[in-house]
Amino acid sequence: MLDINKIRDNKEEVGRSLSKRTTDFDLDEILSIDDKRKELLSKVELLKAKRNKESRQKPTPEAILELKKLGDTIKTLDDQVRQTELSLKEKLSVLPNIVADDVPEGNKENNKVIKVFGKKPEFLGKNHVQLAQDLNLIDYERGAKMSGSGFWVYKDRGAVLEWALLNYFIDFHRKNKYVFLFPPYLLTERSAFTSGHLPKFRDDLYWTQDGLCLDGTSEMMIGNYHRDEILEKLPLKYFAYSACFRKEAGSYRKEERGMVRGHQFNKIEMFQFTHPEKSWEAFEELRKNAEKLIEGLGLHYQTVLLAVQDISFAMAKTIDLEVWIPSMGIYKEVSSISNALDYQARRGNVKFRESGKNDFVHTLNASGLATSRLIPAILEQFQQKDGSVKVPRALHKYTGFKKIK
RNA sequence: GGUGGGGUGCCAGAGAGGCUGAAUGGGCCGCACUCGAAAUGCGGUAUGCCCGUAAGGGUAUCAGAGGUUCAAAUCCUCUCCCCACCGCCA
Repeated sequence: MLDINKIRDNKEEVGRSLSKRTTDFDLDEILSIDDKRKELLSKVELLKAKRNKESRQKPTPEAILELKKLGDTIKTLDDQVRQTELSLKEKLSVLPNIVADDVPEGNKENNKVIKVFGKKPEFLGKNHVQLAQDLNLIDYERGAKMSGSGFWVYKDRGAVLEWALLNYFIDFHRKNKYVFLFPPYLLTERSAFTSGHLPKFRDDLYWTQDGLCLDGTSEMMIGNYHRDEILEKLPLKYFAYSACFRKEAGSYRKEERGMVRGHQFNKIEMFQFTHPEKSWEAFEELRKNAEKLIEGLGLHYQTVLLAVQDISFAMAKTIDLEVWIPSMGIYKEVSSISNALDYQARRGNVKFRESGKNDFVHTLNASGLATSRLIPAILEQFQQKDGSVKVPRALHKYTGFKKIK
C-alpha cells in the first residue's frame, strides 16, 4: 500500500514511477476521494464534539430530543465516511509499489544480466528427468498417481540430496545470525493480503474449505510475523523453511517437465525488517548471501536485474539469480531478492519507534534458496561421462556420499 | 466438537451506563536529594486520523465487527484469540 500523503505531496513523481508498470491508475481520482473523506470527517467530528460535550452530564429532556436528531445526522455522515474510506482503500490497495530508479523499463526482454558465475559445462546429453529416474532419485509417476500431475516423490538418495540442500542453507543462515522460523503452511486471508498476494494471486493459491490458503512462499508468513507490532530493535533478520504450494494454472509447459515447475516445492526464504534508511544495504546483503549459496555449490548461474514489468506488484526492485539448466538451454530462477520498501509494512502495520515517533519499517525478502531447480541443475551440470553425478562438496557432510551412480 | 472462565495502556490489575484515555502498583524517562549509587520525593510517560505554520484543539481507539442509548470499556449480537475441563483422533 502506498502512502496517501506521499501521493499527495509527490503526485508527479509517483505517477511517473507507477506508469512504468501500468497505465491503469488514476491518482487524481484517489486524491479527490481523499479530499471528500477529509471533508466529511471534519464535518462529522464537529457534530460529535457537540454531542460529547452535551452528553457529559445528563441533559434536559428537551436537549435529549435535539441530540437524538443530531445522532441521526451523525449516523448518516459516519456511513458516508466509512464508504469513502472503503473506496479509498480499495483504490489504494490495487496500486502497485513504486519502483526504484535503477530498474530498467519495459518487460522481461529488458532484464539486465549483471553478473555471471562460472561457465556453461559441456552438456553430456541426459536431462535431469532421465538422470533422476536412472539413478532412482525421483519418482514422477507415483507422485502423479498420488497427487496428480505436477507432483513428484523424492526417493532414497534423491530425498537425502534434497534434505542436504536444505541443511546446507540452514547452517549458512544460522552462521549469519538469521533467526530460524518454521511457520505453519496454512494462513488466513488477512495474511495473504498483507504480503501483497491478495487480491492479485487469489487463483494461484490453494484454498481450504474454511478459508485458509496454503502458502505460496514462506515470505507470506514472515511478513505477517510482526503484523500490528512496533518493533524495538532493527534490523530483524529471519529465515524460514516451508513447503510452497502453487497452482501454476496454465503455466505448465512441455519443456518444464520434471522438477522445474511443480505445485509443491521446498524453499528457504530470508527476510529482513529494516530501518527505512538501511533497506538498500540489506538488499545487497541478501543478494550476496543468496549468491554465496549457489557459488558454494559450484553451479553456473547469472544474476539478473529485473525490468519493471517483470517485478511483482509489491516490490520496488528485484534481482533474480538464475541457474543454468543445460538440457533446456536456459537459466531458471532459484532465488528472487526483493525490496518492498514500506509497501508491505503499511499493509501489515509494522512500525518501529525512533525519537518518540513511529514510522513504518521496510521489508525485504530473498530466497535462500528454492531447491526444486537446484536439483535439476546439479544433476545436469555435474553429470559425468559414466552416467553418475558428482555431489557438490558443500553437501558431502550432509549427504554422506560424494557421488551418485 | 462440547462446556465453563477470560481478552483493559510497556506490564500487573481496578472499573460493571454519564465528570473514564481510563484508579492503583510496577516499569521507563526527567528533576530534586547524593561525591556517586541505592532509597525517597516530585513531575512526565499510548496511537491513528482531522483542523492548525505552530502552540494547541477535535475525534476515534479498553480483542475485532455490528447494534441499543441523548451518552458505552461498561448493555445486546456475531467473530477471533487465550486458559481449563470433557469428548474425538490419523
